[in-house]
Amino acid sequence: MPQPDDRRDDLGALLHRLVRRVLELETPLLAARGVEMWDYAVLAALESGPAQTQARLAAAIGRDKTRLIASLDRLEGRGLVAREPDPADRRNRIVTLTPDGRALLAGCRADVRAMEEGLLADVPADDRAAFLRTLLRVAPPPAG
Amino acid sequence: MPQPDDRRDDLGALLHRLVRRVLELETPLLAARGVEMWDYAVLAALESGPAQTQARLAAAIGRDKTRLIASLDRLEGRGLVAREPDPADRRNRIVTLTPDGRALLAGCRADVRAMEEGLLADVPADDRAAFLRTLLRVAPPPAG
DNA sequence: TATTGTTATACTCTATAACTATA
DNA sequence: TATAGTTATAGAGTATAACAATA
Repeated sequence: MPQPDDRRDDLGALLHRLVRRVLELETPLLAARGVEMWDYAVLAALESGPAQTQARLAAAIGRDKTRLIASLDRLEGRGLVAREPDPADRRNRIVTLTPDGRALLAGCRADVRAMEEGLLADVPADDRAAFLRTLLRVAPPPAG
Repeated sequence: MPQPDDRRDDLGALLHRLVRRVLELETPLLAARGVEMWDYAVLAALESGPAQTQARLAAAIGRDKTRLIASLDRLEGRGLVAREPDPADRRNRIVTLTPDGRALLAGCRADVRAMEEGLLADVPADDRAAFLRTLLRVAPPPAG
């Protein structure tokens, strides 16, 4: 029996619980591959192509540019990404995924998707589709 | 045209963006009534009845018992909740919502629900229902 | 002067472990 | 001794502002 709508938990409470659960499941998967959560976010953001500036990359994953630097240092140190000065404007650093980075990303993503599959296993297919569709509509990626 | 499923953002990224957006919209509404986010979570958790112990209340809202205390101090100082020793075991403090607390909660909740309504305005009714149903199924409230 | 990346500083949040009072 | 609540301490995360290089 469904809850009357005015008695349900707030969206904030529902989302908070779900985010915590996803993080609990996801963190150990990434740690097993030596990757922290934000490092993974960086790798994933670079999959579709290089970032023209670090500031743009930071915005794409919803972080501050200053806090991105530790992730980039780690990833560059492991040869997973490369930072090259933009010849056209040498203030900018173009960040690209290396082949090793792409391979690691593929492994991480496979693990994460399997985790998500398990999480949503009990949800009927059409509810799942509506769920993802709604998430994408209500929280679209930043323009660009 | 829908994204192919393997190209969509991870659930973590989608949820992170949405939580941030909800928080951005919700925080000023609560601040206008002099309430912080976690204070509101406490009030909401007490709506259905008193908490028999502070530890149980903390668990209900997904927080540590030590971090609950500042909220309770604030709320008790404003006469919105009451902490009374349990006569049966005086180590426990029973936390109850006062009439003032209940009134403030009603106002906050109305504001929050209106915000949610606006956020989901573009989402078709059946998708919205599936969305909330799925959230509740995948991140159910803690037992008790 | 303005901007990119970087570093440094302070501030908040969180986790852990003591401490007290009851049992 | 064990537990509920409280307090204190240290650590991580975050925001802000300064700094160096380049435009």
